[in-house]
Amino acid sequence: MKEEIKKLIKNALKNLNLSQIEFTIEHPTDFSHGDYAVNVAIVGAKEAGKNPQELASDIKAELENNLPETIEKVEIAGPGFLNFFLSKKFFENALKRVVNEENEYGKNTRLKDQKIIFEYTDLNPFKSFHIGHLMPNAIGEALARLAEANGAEVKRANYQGDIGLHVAKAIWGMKQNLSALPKDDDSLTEKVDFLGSSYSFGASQYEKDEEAKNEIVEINKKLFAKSDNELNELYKKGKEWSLQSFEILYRVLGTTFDYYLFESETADIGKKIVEEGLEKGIFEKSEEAIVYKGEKKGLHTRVFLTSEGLPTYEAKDLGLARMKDDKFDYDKSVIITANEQKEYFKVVFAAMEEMMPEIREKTEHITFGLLQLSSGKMSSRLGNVITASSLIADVVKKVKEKMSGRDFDEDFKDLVALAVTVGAIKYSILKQTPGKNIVFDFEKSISFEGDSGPYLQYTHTRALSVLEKAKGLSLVDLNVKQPSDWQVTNLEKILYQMPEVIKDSFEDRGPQKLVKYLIEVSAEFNSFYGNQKIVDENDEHSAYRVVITHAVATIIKNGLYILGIPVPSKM
RNA sequence: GCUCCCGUAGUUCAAUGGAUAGAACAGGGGACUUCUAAGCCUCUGAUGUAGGUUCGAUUCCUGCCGGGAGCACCA
Repeated sequence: MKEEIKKLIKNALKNLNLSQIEFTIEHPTDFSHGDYAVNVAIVGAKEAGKNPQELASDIKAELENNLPETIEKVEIAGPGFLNFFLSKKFFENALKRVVNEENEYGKNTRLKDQKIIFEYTDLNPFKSFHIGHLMPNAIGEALARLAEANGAEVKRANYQGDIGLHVAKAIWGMKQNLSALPKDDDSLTEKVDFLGSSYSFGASQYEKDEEAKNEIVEINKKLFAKSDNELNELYKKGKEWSLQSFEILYRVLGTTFDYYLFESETADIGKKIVEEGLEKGIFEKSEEAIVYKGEKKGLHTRVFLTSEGLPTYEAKDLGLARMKDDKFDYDKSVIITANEQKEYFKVVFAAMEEMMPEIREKTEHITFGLLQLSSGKMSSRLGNVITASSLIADVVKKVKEKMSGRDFDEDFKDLVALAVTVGAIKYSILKQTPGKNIVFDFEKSISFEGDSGPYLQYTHTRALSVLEKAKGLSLVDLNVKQPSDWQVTNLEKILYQMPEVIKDSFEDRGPQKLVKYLIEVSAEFNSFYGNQKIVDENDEHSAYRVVITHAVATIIKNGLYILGIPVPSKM
């Protein structure tokens, strides 16, 4: 529709010999200003040598020569906006479209030849999966699904730091407490807790105790060389436990990765790239380390190979880029990390630009904000973390209390409680612009009311329940015609916008746009629901209201899916 | 010190340079007891500060104030 209006205006401008004017089309915030507002007369006033009102009425006259049946009228308002009001016919067709497309509604094929790889979550084995990691997972998954909804072929990659000093710290910690090493048949929770405390002990001793530090550095070298069997054994166990526990959470959160990439694999490739670059003069030797001088591009210097000859994270990231390109010949690679790595990536990209410009060109870095506890900074190094699984358990408990009145059997209740929990947590992350910090407070951040995930889920189940009732009374006819005396509702005035939202939400890398849209649809529906009885045998408008309800359910369901939020059938 | 990000109701968040700055929570008031009250209706309440650009600035530019992050062998 937007395109159609654009065309109409361009035609009108052409007839007025003003075709060079640029303009924007948007939805006014207030329905009284119509369904689409165009600023062409304001922007073009100067060029046309007329005041905005005059120009607006000229354009309006031009438009009215040839108005399609989807547009009811055009009005001039405010400082010279042209407001387009869509016709009842348009809304009837739009509703039909939702109902016909069902699960496909909202999607498009704009990116159908695009292959995009998303890298997110990036957990480090041996460290815990804490609530901070929920951010990249929620955002990355939503962006990946948005890309799919725009027609792209998507792969999901998880890049994990399975080698390096942090691992050595954890292994050192494990060694100090071998008697407590969990056995194979111990629970995964015990194993993971053991790793967590080993890591934080190792990390703290590394800073406090010179001797421990030396031992850890030594372990790090041996791990790289795989030269010590005892260490290799501990490493193998620890890594396996970590990955197992992560996998359980991915499943709960709804992410399935296509690639698991490890630093232990990218290290050699990265090192080779840096060595090549050194010969070409792109990297330089400085104090025995190999560095990239970012200063030549207004950035700072970073070390790519240590004086010991070991590749740093920087070098590994170069190796990773090449590796991803080899695995999946992508058109775009999107990396999602914390915003504290913004400057870091600028330097890595600058080096990449010189070493492999074709890859740099198709790589994009998106950041998410820090999740800070109201009680202070959280770090697995200090051990004061809230793990993702403990948060989930706490929220599940709260949800179940809320569900105590429901007459569901226990298994189903568990299922629903988990879905609502994941919905509440993910929503609290997705509702805001990625990149900004979140101050996390359990009571305030996890909400079940109002602007929340459960509100959307609840609205959906409520719509289903209305449809259920309608079905019982045989009042469901999805092909029913719009009643002749039908007054178009506010709800219908937003239902048709979903495809535009899906497009914008991905283009702007902003899942919060889709979130906001779904909230608007839900709020309008709840209002609609409260205003009148939807299903009413004695009301000839009832059948049409049922179709609208069906469309609402479809939109929320599809929208939640794209956000990566589960959709319970009852709650 | 240098670089980057952020300052919006009491609180947590929205707002491609557009019309009267939206929600939610908290607080005040209310309705129905009918399809799920995790709901609905209603009221109160905000752009850190000083300039600039613009027909129009929360949005762009500059200074100041306040908060956060990054800046050499960690990831």
